[in-house]
Amino acid sequence: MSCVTTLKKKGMKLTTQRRLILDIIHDSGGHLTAEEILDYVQARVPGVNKSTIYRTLELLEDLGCVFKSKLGDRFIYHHAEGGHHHHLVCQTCGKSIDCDEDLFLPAERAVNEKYGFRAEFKHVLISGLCADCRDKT
Amino acid sequence: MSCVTTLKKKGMKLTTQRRLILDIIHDSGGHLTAEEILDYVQARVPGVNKSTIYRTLELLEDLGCVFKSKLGDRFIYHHAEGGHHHHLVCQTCGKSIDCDEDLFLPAERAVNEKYGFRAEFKHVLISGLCADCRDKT
DNA sequence: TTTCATGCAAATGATTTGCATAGTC
DNA sequence: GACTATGCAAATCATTTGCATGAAA
Repeated sequence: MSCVTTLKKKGMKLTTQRRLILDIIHDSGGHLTAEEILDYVQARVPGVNKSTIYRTLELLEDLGCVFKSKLGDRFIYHHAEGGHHHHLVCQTCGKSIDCDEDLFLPAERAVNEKYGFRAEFKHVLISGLCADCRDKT
Repeated sequence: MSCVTTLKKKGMKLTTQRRLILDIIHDSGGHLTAEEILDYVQARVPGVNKSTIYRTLELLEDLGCVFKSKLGDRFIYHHAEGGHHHHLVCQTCGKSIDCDEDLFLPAERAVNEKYGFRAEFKHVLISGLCADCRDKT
């Protein structure tokens, strides 16, 4: 079910701003900060306010349309299509590579067996060096 | 080499505040936020200022005496003795369990082979449910 | 026209910084 | 006594909130 449909089902309104934000998050394959989203939105519709961005992102997260994770000291957002996965984020060039959700299965099993700890690995951002930047050093 | 020795070697001064902060981080096996450290310090020496806590923590991090990681939307600190390891942090009770640094070896190998990505897993905080809290549900 | 969403401006809360004073070496 | 560290108060900076106005259904 599309985000738009979900919105309407809940009696929420499909405004220009919301449509824009949805578009931008879908179009950018990667992940964006709230401020980057604000910039993109304002490039198309000047006058849109920060609060709207934050409120809309929170809304979309609640609806399950968008995922929010932490990168450094701020939050980043990306669309929720294609199920769960993780991100490899290059420290040098900032590029982001998607990788599949099974990545942490061994780690999950290990902590469950050793400590009975039920770890949650959802949309983890993994910091490091991508192949290109690694070779350039 | 102890943190105190390192401090002195660099011509830095060993003040009451710095000694206190070091003690507290060493004594608490787990991890503390800057504010928690502030509370502990003020319990013993009233009048110590936030800025001092933050400045000292930054200093200790630079010296390699203390590690800083992110938990939720704030930073947490813990001592750097005993080498690298990760933390299992319970979402419910807040308890923290140390686990060894090899935990992510399979994940590291996987992303290296698939994408040539050199992942850095250092002092990762893993969120989830500890055995006690899991059973209480 | 009813209700929800937006813009604005001000609040928040963790962390940082400038500067005069106090403490360590 | 020289030089560093501290306390204080004010500044940052991302994010949040209250409220009157504007837009969608």
